[in-house]
Amino acid sequence: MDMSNWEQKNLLSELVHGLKAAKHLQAELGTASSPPPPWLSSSSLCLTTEMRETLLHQIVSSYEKAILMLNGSNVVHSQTAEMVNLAANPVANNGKVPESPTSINGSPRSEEFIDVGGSKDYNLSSKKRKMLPKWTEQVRISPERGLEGPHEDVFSWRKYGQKDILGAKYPRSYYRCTFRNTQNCWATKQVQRSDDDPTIFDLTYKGKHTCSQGIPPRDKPDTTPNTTLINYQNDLLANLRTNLSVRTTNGIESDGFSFPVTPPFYSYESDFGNGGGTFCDMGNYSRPSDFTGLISTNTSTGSSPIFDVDFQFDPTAEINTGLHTFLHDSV
DNA sequence: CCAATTTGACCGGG
DNA sequence: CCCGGTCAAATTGG
Repeated sequence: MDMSNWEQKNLLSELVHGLKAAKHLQAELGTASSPPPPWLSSSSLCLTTEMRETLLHQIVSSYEKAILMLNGSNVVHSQTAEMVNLAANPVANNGKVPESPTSINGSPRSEEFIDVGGSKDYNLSSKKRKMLPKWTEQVRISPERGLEGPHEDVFSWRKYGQKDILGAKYPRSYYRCTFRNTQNCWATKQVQRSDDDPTIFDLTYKGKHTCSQGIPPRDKPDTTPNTTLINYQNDLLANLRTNLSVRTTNGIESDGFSFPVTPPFYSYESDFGNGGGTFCDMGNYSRPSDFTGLISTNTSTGSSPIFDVDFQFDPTAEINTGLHTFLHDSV
């Protein structure tokens, strides 16, 4: 059977979807004060910040799904049906969940609870909770992996409830971010096994993670440098310098890029580079990788161009472990 | 001992 | 009052 081929197709389309959204956003960011590229209809310019956030979410979600697929689960269907903050934005939406994933809707602002360092702001009122962004995915579990649940997830969740739902065969379970108390992170997730196809699970996410998900809190204004971390970074840098080559098919248009976008760590000030290429750091998906590369020298010899890349860690970045795969889309 | 899960109670919206 | 969502005490498990 051609199951793997089918999975690959899904994976590819997911990545393409994410890339398209990324490029859309890239174009938008790049054309803030310059003429629009010809391949963009003028109607898609001048996005609102909500639209940008939606695009960002699509990007992140696509990569998450793609990685889920690589982990053995099958994402059957998903849509970013963002519920909108109706109270604060009553005109933007007539109160219905958009049925088409292509329709872009505003997304709520939920910035006020990201206060990590200081006061513990518990008690998010139920009204405010309702205004958190919400989206769903459907995931099919693969038989050989853990037979219960698609609970392969980037984040760590803590189950806090389970309920029998009215017309449903299977109970619904409720999860919240493990770091709700410690880091004031209000992301939640519901898991509902499908009635008709027990291998399909409906996942409903509510709220974005504001936690650093397992990353030890950054050393405060501590003057003693974290030598372990620095050594590790140097090792990784050396490793990258010796082992990484960037190949392009049509020559490189940009002379620099950065790829701090390792889902689910949103980096709103990320810069996708200015050329035709987009570099995506897949990382090992457990730590944010926040470093940039500068193409300095072209040591290419003929058919397969190879560029020297100088990497530099963002000093505010966390360490990253594992291997990296860099995809270059050169269209 | 500590942290995660279980499970009935509780609560608020419709 | 019903239903879905959350809380929290008890239990489990490492």
